[in-house]
Amino acid sequence: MFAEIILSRRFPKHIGIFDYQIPKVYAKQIKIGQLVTIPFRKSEVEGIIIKIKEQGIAGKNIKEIINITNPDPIIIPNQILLAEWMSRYYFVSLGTIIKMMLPPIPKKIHATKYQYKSAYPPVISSEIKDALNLIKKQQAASTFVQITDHLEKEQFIFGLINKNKGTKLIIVPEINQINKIINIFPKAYQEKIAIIHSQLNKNEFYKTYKLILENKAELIIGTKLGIFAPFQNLKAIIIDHEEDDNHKQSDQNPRFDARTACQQLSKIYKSKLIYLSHSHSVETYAQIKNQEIVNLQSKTAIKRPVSIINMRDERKKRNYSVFSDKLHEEIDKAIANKKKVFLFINKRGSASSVICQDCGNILDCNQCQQPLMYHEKGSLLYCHNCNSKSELPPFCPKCSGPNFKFTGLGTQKIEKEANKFWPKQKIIRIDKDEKEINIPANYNIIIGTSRAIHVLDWDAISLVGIVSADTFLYLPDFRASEKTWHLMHNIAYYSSCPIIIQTYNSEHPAINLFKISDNKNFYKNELEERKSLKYPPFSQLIKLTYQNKDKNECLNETMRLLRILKSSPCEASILTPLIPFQRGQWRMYIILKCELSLKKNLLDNIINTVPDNWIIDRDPVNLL
DNA sequence: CTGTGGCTTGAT
DNA sequence: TCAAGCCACAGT
Repeated sequence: MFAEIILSRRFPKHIGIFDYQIPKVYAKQIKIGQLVTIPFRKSEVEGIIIKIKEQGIAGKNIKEIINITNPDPIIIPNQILLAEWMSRYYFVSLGTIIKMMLPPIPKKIHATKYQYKSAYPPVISSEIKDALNLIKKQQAASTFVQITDHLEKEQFIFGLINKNKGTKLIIVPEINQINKIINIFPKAYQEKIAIIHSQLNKNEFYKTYKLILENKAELIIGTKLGIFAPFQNLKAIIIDHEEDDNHKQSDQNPRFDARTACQQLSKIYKSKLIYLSHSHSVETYAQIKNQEIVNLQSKTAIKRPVSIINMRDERKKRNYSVFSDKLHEEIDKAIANKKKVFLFINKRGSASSVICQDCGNILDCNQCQQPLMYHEKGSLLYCHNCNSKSELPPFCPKCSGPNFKFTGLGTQKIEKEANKFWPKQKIIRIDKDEKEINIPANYNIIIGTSRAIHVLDWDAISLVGIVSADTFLYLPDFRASEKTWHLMHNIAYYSSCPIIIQTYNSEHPAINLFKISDNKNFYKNELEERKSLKYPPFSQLIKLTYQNKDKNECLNETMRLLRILKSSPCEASILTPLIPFQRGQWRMYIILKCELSLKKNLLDNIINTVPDNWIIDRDPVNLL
């Protein structure tokens, strides 16, 4: 007797399943899904039994299973189905996926008893009740729900979880979103909630995993890692903040998108799939058929006045400040009324570039040739591309001129300007530069990047100023417009106060259509543009990355593969020149654009020409 | 991908 | 003499 075994370990994409002999003593005890210890090269490792068969593969010296690590199966057949799909779709080995699924097994397993109390009676509005009934009636596997604010979402999730029997799964884009959802439920119910994310320690992860495996969790809340759990009786999958790119794992294999994986999960477990968002992603929206969208539009949702300020007009009026007259006035008013103001800017530092006033030279990174960012703190120049930092030179390296001009906006620049105008107010700044975030309660103005959006005490804020809505629009990415759209909706979702948007692109659809809440036309425009340029959802993209310490080697290898791919049925292109990457590495990217109709086996043939030392990212969320 | 063995280099 | 760093290699 032989067994097919997946090792819980990362392997190159073409190595998946290994054959081992089952010793006679174990013949009757071996089961699918069991964890066993096996000899592998010169060491002992753990693996999962996925098949039992009469014959092992020929021509190999097949070794024997050492022992059964755990007699009860630890992986269920549905998890194997998900792993097999993911392995095929994302071109990664099964071992890499099993490694993510499996809890690290603690040496001492101590049983924990869980006690349950009765559920809390739900209190929800009639609009939400209607929406829940509508969703129940819908035949389609997927439902799309548009949420206006966080109060509305809390009611909706509460109602949905309470009304449906069986196991429910909620996937959120970030760990700190998990607590926000747990707090919707009363203490008694919280004991039936299992939590999964990457920060759990071994014991916590193992406990949670067992709880789900034994069907003792009614609700599972987790980040993208949550999809790998051994669900029993899974009835509904909810993807919260569906538009958020954090649902995609981009930094290591498997580079999977939890949204795509959830579609597969819902097929495997025959469960309902619900997309929740304040502004659906364009690609998800493309799946929505008219009768399927559920727009809550409850009476409780708060309408926030939105004003758009064209900064070109301000410049014409000779207002060269970072604040428009209107924003300045409103901040004055808020301060007079002892109210708090949030100023949003999506860039760190104080200036986007440093220009020599004598020769016009823009200071750039001597490694990457990218413009350097100036950070007020310590007068340092940062390269946001390769993370190098240097001191601001006293003279221009080109013409030795001593006069620098700082242009562009950043959080530090806004902070400096705000301090100039409102010197008596307490002004604080939140951005990625700060490791720990402690917000004092007595501030007047808070300045922050998107990092701040999630940690802010929104109830205290009475005015939001988006100092520049344009930072995303200039990104060389076909999703630039969409990212701007989501950003503004995200701010609107949390806030319940007036929003002032400053922009040089007041006619841009992402800004213009946001103000008048014309969702239909935004998606229509965006989809038309994607269609004409053959971008997703009208094509599929695969990003290939090559890294090497040698600049020429990096370029040569990229060109070699590009030539091969040019003769494939996909469109292969290079978007950027060589980019210096961390620790002296050089990087290049090839973007493959494929027809949706491309057959899987043809795609496999193409990917087989990509060597193992390339990074393969299917459906990338960022092109760079 | 990743742990291993073999080889080189540099510090003790 | 040994640790550390680099490289090539192969997995049932």
